[in-house]
Amino acid sequence: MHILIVEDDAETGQYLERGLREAGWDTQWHDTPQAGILALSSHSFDAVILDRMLPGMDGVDALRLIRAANVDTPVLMLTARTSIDDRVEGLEAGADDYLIKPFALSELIARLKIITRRPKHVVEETQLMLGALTLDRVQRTAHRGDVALDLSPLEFKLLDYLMQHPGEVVTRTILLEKVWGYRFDPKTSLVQTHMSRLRAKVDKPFDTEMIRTVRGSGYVISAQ
Amino acid sequence: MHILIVEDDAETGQYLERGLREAGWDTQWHDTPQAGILALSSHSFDAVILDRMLPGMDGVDALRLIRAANVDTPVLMLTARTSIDDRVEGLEAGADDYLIKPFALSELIARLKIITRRPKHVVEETQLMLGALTLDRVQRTAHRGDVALDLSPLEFKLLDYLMQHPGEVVTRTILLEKVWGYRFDPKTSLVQTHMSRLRAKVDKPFDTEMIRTVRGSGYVISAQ
DNA sequence: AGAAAGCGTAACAGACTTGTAACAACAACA
DNA sequence: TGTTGTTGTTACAAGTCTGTTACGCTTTCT
Repeated sequence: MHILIVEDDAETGQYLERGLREAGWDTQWHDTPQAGILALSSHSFDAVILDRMLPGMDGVDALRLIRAANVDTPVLMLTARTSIDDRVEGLEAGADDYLIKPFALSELIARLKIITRRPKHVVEETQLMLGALTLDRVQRTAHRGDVALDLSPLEFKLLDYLMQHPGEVVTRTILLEKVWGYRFDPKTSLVQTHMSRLRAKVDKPFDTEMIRTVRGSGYVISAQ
Repeated sequence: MHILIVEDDAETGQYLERGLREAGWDTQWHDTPQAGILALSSHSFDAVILDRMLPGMDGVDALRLIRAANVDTPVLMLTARTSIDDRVEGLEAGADDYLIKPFALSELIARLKIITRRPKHVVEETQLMLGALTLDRVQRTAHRGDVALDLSPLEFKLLDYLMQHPGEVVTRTILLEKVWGYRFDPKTSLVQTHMSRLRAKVDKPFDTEMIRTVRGSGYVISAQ
């Protein structure tokens, strides 16, 4: 899950980044609405945290711009104001929720979880299984049989995405979009490199390979 | 499936080419409407991705030209504009769908699948079977009995096309058009060569031949 | 029978793909 | 502050794919 933070106050921005990262989200923080909108056009986000008061442009105007561009990423507004008029203005401009400063991080996380909940109410599995391979999203651990796999955060996300699509070709471009949040070709062997590292832990120490390369496309994970 | 991309921005064009190729489509990218229209007359496409803003000619005008020439290939428009007027103009000129930039590749692929779906409620099979021969389009694997066939991407496409037309003579010209996207005679033994390679994997290791040559026409695949 | 056309396949070369090691930048942490 | 782990980039080797050419076999036709 990728969260875009648009907040001009450095202290709040860093606090949000750290808090959300620890909760397992990826964040990108920008301190101007212009930079935020630019980020939205080149990366894929699951939600936006938008400050109401921003330098140069009101947060509500920024939101209107975003919605006018047909971007329907959920937006949570942060506001210091309390009047009903202000809330209404934000919600009418297309915000999904708002939070009044100062706020508790736990409440922010709870509200983020609500607005990022997929409309198709896909039940978020906490544990994925594929043959002898298991992945626990709560504990952030992965096992193959009894062996614990010591994965880096990125490797974990990569394996997580693959395991959500067992027996299906997952292309490199889709991985870039879903795992890295990229909407461009990095023109490097980024995916290959990390797939190589993941395989070194998931496949190499065992006799059967679960990750197969599909030349010209990407990779498939499957049992057996 | 062959997709024509008409997009003047090189980065977007290459990104589209890569993403669609990995997803199993063949692409041809042109950066001017003139080149795109020319390509339409010499090659066979299942869909066109057309940028709204093109050098020298508006994408909508290019689309009108295409439709005026009685080409009814599905067209998906890419537009940076958002007003309802622009959408209506594109759709009225004959676009089948539109997508507002910036877009996620996964959404583009989903929309392409919709507009290329054949009008006659033909359900896209994910698995083809013919006697002991099976072909899985999702996993991109082919088997004859229990034996996995290790096919190159081109061989896979060739077998896929043959298996869509069991017991039917498939001519070389049709293969050139459907598998290679050619509308001209390469004057080489291109088809023969690849058919030979395919047979070496599909027929040679087994006692019965499934691919038969029809002299003067092409090939037939059938059980027994 | 002989000629011509159709076909199969081996060999080749060039282009492209892929996996991996090595390195640099950076953040986390004690 | 140094250490450790993570991540992205570069470089390179190995392997794969694909179109062309060449050549021999088979079929067809006169």
